[in-house]
Amino acid sequence: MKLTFKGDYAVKAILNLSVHYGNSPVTIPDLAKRSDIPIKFLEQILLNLKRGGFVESRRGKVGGYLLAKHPSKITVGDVVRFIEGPLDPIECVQDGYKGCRDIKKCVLREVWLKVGKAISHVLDNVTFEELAKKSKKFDAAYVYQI
Amino acid sequence: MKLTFKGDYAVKAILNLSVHYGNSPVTIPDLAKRSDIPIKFLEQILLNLKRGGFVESRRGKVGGYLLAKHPSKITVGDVVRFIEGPLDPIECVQDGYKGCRDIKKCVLREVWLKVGKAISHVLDNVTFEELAKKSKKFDAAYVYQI
DNA sequence: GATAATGTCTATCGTTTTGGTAGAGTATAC
DNA sequence: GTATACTCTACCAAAACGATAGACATTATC
Repeated sequence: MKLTFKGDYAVKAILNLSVHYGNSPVTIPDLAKRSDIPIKFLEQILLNLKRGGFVESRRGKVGGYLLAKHPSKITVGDVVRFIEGPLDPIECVQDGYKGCRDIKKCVLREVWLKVGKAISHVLDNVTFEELAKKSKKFDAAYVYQI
Repeated sequence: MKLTFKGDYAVKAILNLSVHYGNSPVTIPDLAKRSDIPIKFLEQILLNLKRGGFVESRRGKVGGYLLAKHPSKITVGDVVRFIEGPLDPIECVQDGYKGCRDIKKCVLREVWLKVGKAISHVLDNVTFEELAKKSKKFDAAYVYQI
């Protein structure tokens, strides 16, 4: 029932880009440093997120990454699903699954289905706009605290 | 966000033993056949479940496995947690976690915390008593259907 | 048009986890 | 005493995980 580092990093990267939405592109090293992610690993993840339509990139000097959509249009569920696959805890809940005998008699399937829905319900209702706002508030609070 | 086969098999085994609660012990081959699990793999899982206090065993002829407690006293959450570890999607939500910078400022931690709670809420509220009852009903329905 | 700073792409790699299998040993009912 | 169970330890192949390496392409700026 675990998220991989890849998924974790992807979400962190999108959050960072959300915080910088509207500004100039953010470079990979910057992004990596801010979220404590190995540069070359993040590079791959960003490339992947680009293919998924989550981010855009600018090459050359003054290049870097940008969010491809407004942060309010991206949920954590979108990103996690794209990187990790379906949010269900087991394959048998998917439509047309054939790998299990007596699927109609399986009372456990209902349980796993519920779990999948519970996870989706949480992750599909958190947008990066909210998260970015909260994150900015946190940072502001820290400044005054010092 | 996936359950392993081990966890899947463990839950299936406990369900089967729940259905047979009150009767004579069920042998490993029987259990394996009914849930379509490799015998030697199930063997290990049962041994593990025994150490966890979920099942008891009888050796020798007329031996086999029995549930150690009443099915109403075991939830799916208990079994999954024992086999797979914490239900949280990421380690950072656990108390005293030290592997992350700025944990207090992390807005994502709250999200993962919610996910963990959502999963727990589902799995901790399903007992094997309910599941066994439903399962028996299913089987009865099938008999009449033919 | 050279150069420095950026992203792009493919390959590789060591470690851990997963999903088993093998086989020798021990207890018990009959 | 033997057949039928569970017990225990070791081993193993394949896949996933978490990166790392390095050659290449693009672009802004001087």
